Amino acid sequence: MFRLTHQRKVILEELRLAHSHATADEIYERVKKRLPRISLGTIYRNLEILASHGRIRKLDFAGGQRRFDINLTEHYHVRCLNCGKLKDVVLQAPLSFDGLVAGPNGYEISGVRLEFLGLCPECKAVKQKGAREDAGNK
Amino acid sequence: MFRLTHQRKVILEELRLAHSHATADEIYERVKKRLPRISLGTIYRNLEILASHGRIRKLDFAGGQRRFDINLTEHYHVRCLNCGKLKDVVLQAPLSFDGLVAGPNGYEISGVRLEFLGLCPECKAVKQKGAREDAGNK
DNA sequence: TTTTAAATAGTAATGGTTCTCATTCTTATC
DNA sequence: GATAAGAATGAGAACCATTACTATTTAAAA
Repeated sequence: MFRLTHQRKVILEELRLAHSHATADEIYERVKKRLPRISLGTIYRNLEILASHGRIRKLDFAGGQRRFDINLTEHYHVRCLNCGKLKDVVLQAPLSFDGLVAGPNGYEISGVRLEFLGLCPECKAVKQKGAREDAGNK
Repeated sequence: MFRLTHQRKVILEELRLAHSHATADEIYERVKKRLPRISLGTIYRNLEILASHGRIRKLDFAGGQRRFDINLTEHYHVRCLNCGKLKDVVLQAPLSFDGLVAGPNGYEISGVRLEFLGLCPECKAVKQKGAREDAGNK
């Protein structure tokens, strides 16, 4: 049976305090300040277990590090192509994929993984600045 | 400038011959039969370069290994949650995400990453068989 | 030809994640 | 309360996909 140990409580708290979407090692750094003897393995093990118990959401997405989310409500994310930052995204209309996948392949579809890609405001500003300087140096 | 070296040609050919969605090491095994002295680093480097030149598509998706696709037309994939196999998927209607993301976050959206999750026919069969046996043993 | 830039093979290094195992905590049972 | 059984922990090793490094080879440009 599942025990909500002290370590797990602290992990949940710190995941909440981190402005969401933390990686295992970010959580590790945070938790270590409160529980200096905790090990990285414990963080990984518990993030996994908490996810399998539906207490947190695993954002097992593309390239690089896995991230975790305490926000269990249905929502999607944008990933900055430049710095990799992940942010929640608000959709104008709810998405539905029901009946979208054609039948013949015989798969039983049970979900989708969707994330948006783009440039965050900060990286956009830096890139535009860079472009202007390039133009000036010609 | 970009050179279509012999190694690169063979990599492209083998990626085409592999029933699509091959991983770097699958390509490596295939190419090695024709070019025994090729190194895995060359495979990785060239898959990356070929992708950046738009000759192939990088499927930089969740958990596990990166995959590559010679099919450059817009299409999506289903991943089997059990065995991890990746298959092309045919949609009943084209997808459009234009204007779907609400403005205020200031991101400049340039794309989406989407994959479907489910059980492939084979794994579905095995699971159902397993379930029947479980029931029988009770 | 000579020069210069790219690409390659081979191998070491990285880094996120998982595994192992001895030890410590909890909870259930006597 | 003592004890037994199961979970969870900490520490570190192991794993493995991917990258980085470097001496050498290859091909294009001058």
